[in-house]
Amino acid sequence: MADVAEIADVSMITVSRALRTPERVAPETRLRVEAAMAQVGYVPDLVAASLASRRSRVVAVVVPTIGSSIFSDTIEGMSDLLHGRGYQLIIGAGSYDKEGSESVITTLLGRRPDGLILTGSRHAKRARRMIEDARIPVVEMWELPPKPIDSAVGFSNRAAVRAIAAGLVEAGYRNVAFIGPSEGDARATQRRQGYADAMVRNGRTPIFIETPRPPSQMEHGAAAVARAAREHPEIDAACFTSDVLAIGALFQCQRLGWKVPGRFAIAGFGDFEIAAAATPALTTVSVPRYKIGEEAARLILGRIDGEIPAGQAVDLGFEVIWREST
Amino acid sequence: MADVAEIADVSMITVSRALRTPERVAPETRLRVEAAMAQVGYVPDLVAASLASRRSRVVAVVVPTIGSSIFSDTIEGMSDLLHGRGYQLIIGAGSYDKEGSESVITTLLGRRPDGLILTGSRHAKRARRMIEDARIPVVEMWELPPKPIDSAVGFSNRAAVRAIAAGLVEAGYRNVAFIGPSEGDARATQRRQGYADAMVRNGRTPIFIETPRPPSQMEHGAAAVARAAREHPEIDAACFTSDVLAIGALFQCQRLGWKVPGRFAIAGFGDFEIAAAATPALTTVSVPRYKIGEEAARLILGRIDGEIPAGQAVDLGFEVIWREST
DNA sequence: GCCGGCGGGACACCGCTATTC
DNA sequence: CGAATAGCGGTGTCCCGCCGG
Repeated sequence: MADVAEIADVSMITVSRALRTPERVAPETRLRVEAAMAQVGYVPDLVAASLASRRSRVVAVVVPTIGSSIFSDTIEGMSDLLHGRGYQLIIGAGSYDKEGSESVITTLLGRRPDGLILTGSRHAKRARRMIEDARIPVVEMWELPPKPIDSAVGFSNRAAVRAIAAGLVEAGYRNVAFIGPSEGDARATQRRQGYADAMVRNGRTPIFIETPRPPSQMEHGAAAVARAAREHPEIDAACFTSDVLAIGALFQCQRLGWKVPGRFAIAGFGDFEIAAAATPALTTVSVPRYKIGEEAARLILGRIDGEIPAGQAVDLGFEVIWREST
Repeated sequence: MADVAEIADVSMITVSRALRTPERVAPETRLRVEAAMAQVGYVPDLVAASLASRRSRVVAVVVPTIGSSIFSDTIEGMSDLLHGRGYQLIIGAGSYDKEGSESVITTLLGRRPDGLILTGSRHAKRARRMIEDARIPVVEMWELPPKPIDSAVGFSNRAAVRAIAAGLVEAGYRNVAFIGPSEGDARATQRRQGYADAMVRNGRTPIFIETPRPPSQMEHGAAAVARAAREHPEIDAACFTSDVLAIGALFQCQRLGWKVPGRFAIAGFGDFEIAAAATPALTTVSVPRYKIGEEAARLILGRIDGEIPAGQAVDLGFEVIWREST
């Protein structure tokens, strides 16, 4: 920066301002500075800038896993919006169990992010204390927590599955099962409750078939159908916690020669690309994966800039999409 | 840190050492310091540490897109290894066209990463200059560039498709087409060349069916098959540049009532989860998505620590997996 | 009493920006 | 609009004091 200043024949402070508040520098001066920056190939040191200004222009996000497309879509939404506003993302992969595990949070907070986005609302006690001590805006996403730390964006996983399960009953299916993991993911648990709600309301007995803990794989879905065939031949429809499981189940039905629907109706969750593309196309719950990311980013920026008060909870809703598989 | 030092009755420098080089601090002192850190909930400021030490323990990575599972698997591989070694990842999403576009690189380098991982080897001229000026280790991945900037890890996209296309010819298919985007992705272009290689060697005329530019979607694959049915009814097999296209095509064949294989054999690329799960299971090229990330991380750390010399190029290879769809 | 090694301390400075003028 | 001063929160470097041999 000193080099740039000398070439442009101004002081370092002016170079700094040409970068951060260009409207406060005379146009002619600014041009000289910009030319000098281009000449020496100056790349401003954001680390030093962060330290001096106490603003890092970094947002930290914790997700259960980066690999699965659920969260990579959400991250893309955040990233698209954040980059446009000059922010960068640092990502921590918490395990599915102890959401936002402690060490992940510590390292993330060590980078002094201006805001923190968390998946879910079940945080370890010590983690929660560190988060509060950090005194930065927080957004919890993918659920609507009863008592949010700060802001939240998501939808009701429970209501979503309640709706699709109720729809299955109304459509005349007699024995509707629920297929998904029983632990390891708070949102999957909420979905299970939604299913139970619908069964109880209709005076049915819930039938649960468990799959291994997340991340769910197609073969888990296939295996679950195989088990259903042996142990619960009366089942004629099922709600899955994920399209991934549902698609695995669909292929398994093809292998068994089961008609979908007819012998076995399938309802997924997520509305991934494959749901619409499959034959038969998959009935599922469409959830705003990308939009959750965008909205989380919008919220966190608003909180950082003080334009949005704490305590906002945004319900982005869901939509049950009836297709051919039910 | 000053607080911690006072409580532990040592100087700040000792606190710093207890964190960074604990073996150089007397065990008893170290315990006092650690207790003090726990007591006040001290979270070290990595920004200040980076500035002072000129080591950020950050690795920057540029990928065409975060959303697609190709790269999110790779990122997961990098992330898993890097976090274990105390490094953090910052991700930039370059557009597919101008890989590693300039502004992305600038912001990333502004964070003063200790290393840089790039997808592909086609970089804009100005970007390349900035990368060289940064004087940090670089790893290019997902290809084996003829003239790498520093290190590289990947496999030959061209050889991979050459192999699967040749296999199709050997298997007796008379009119093997290539279906994929014609531009927008250097690796897709290399795959196209591999197909052309195989056709030329066998004295066949290449048949290309183009799909929209990446990221590829299932419906692009479905549309391509629909077009093939009209314009090239002689085609009895096709190589796709991606399993995503191939699966879309598979579903389209089911809709058309085409037997797969028989009327239309399908070969994908990537060996995604769905390839093995589909009915019929998909013949495809298995590529080490996760391992590329791991290896890129291993290389970059080795280069940072000076344990690995510049110029290493690691070929992770590929494997053609023959399943039921061909 | 001198030497080498180890634990711990002081000072300057990393590159940039808030503040005041 | 531009300049000077004073840090932001740590760590490299050099140094000292202490110990046993």
